[in-house]
Amino acid sequence: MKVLTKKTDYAIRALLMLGAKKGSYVSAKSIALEQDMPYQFLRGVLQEMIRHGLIVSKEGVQGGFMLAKAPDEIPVRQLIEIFQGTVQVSECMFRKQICANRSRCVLRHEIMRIEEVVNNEFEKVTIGKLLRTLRAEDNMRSVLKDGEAPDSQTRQTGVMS
Amino acid sequence: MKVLTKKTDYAIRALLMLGAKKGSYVSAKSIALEQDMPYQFLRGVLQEMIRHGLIVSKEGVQGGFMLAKAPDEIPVRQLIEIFQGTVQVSECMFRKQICANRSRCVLRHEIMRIEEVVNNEFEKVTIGKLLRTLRAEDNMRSVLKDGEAPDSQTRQTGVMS
DNA sequence: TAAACTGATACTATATTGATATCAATTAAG
DNA sequence: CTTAATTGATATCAATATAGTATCAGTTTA
Ligand code: FES
Ligand code: FES
Repeated sequence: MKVLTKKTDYAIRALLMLGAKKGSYVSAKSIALEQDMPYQFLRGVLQEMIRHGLIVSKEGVQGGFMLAKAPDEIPVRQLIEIFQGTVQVSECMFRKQICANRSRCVLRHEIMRIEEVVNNEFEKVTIGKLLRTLRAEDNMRSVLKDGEAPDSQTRQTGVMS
Repeated sequence: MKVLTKKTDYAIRALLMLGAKKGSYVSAKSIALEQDMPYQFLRGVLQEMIRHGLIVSKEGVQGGFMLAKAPDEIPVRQLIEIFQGTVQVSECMFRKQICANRSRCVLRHEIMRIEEVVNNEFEKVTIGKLLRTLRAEDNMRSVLKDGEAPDSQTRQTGVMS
């Protein structure tokens, strides 16, 4: 059971990059390179996010993408919904004889409850939250390469070595 | 995002039938007919459950399948695990530069926590529990067709008509 | 006007899920 | 002791979903 598909995965990571370099346009190419994603595939993902109003773009030289809203207003939940559709149980179980009374079907009830729990949880995890934690944990070196570089005392952990 | 695949779906419903007619062998054919499942596909599912010790079988005429353990000891969680594999995040996000320190990766942490919640919930939903509720709600007519028929006062709701 | 970009879309490949088909072995019943 | 009902074990196929590639037109800046 795969929770996140590649599209959602790429979407989150792309958004994190945009969130890290807020205010400037970041090209699909640079994201693809830095995050090792297939370029055209990523472009499709980005366009989908434009359609959903999460990001905006600028064409032409020096063009690229930028967040359209505050990172805290982009829950992972929404990305899952966009790229994987809303969580749904196996259609309708017991459709034949066993469960004749739909509104009261136990399993259906149970699963919808669980669905809700999951959705609530993913709603709480936003790009902003991830961004903050990543910053706090100082794993942002590559993303920040230029921009607001965390002046020295940064490489003490030496993770990339 | 599909929570339950057909295999899990069929498995649950087959087990409910076995649970309803406990003590006697129920053939794959009768399950397939009554529950409207593809016969051979169902057989595959049943064999898988035998391998996992959930049910036992008897070959030959009047053969079939029977629960190998108490319904309360069969959590839906286990069925999901058998037929859909353990819940797993999209491999490992941020595998490249962003998240260099795996053990501390935020999103990973969040998702594993959510996974746990889901697993706990599905652990609590057992075949026994479903069975009881179904019984209580008197939606068992078709399953109980013969066997422990709930003497009269049963068809008042007239669902199958 | 050329190069660096996005918009839009069509296409291909791979993996997963769902379903079917076949044949040998076993068992109960007549 | 033969036949029909049944499971065991596999092999194959079809349908769908996911992942990835390619192409070309339009836009913008230098
Ligand atoms: S799950 Fe659909 S009626 Fe029970
Ligand atoms: S998800 Fe794998 S290291 Fe962060």
